[in-house]
Amino acid sequence: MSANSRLAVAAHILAVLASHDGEAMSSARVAQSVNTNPVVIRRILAALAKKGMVACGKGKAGGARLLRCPDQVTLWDLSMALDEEHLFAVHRNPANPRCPGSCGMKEALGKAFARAEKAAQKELRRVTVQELLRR
Amino acid sequence: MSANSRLAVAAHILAVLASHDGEAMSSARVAQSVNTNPVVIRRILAALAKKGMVACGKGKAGGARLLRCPDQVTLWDLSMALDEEHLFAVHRNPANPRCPGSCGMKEALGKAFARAEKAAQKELRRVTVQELLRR
DNA sequence: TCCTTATGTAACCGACTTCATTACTTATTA
DNA sequence: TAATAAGTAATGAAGTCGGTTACATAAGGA
Repeated sequence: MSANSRLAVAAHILAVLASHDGEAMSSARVAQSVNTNPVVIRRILAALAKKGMVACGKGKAGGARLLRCPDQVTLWDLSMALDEEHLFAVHRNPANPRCPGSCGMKEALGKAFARAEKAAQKELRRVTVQELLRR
Repeated sequence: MSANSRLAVAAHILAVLASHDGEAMSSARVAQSVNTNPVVIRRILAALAKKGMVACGKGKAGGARLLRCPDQVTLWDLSMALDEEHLFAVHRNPANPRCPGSCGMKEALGKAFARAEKAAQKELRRVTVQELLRR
């Protein structure tokens, strides 16, 4: 399957909140901007709130508010907050005991994948919500 | 969803072929080593054959044979051969025309994702089948 | 207090992927 | 010609993804 777009939506949400500068916004309003359903927004906001990135208030004068400086939140932070999956996967079929190399192979593969993932994360860490807004 | 494991299986297949040094191996034998179904192996071999990495012969004395030096095939080569998906995805909801920033946002996000992906690819390019075997 | 607004969730849906498996055709060769 | 093996279509179970409805709960304002 193609990768999910939750990280992108999360970034979009924070950018919208940031561009409204402290003002609380309802999930409905954000949803309009992202062009999706309010529940989709709330689900992601819930994850971000758990990490203290946003505060969500109920009732009138409720809505979501950004708690961090937009130039201090990176795509990597968001990825972590969302518990994103690994980018690569080693097949989890049990190593064939009759194939002595296969066990070590899978370990080596796992390490290589971990390195690739780290390299990607490093790039994500260089991009802040603020920078996304500047375009 | 968790990422697919085809790249890992492809690497495993090539490692098995390489470790049998030019000898042709049936999909059934490879499948035993990888602990999966022969058809799964054949599907991946088909993609690799299309790129000239392996040759697959039918009938008796058929089977798959490695056509490249194992130290000249990288994980990135395999990823390309398998037409692997993008690691990150921007939400494809149409940008809301009433939200002037959202269009540029998505473009900036796409560029950031492309950079992260490239960084990961660069790491994959550093790992050859040969190296996986050495463990 | 009551009504409006807004979040927090659970539940469900349709579309899709992933991997495994069966079944069958085609090609090769001993 | 019989055995072997690839190529490939079709199917199925399990899981993900984004969207949607529905409803309980909380917070203000009139």
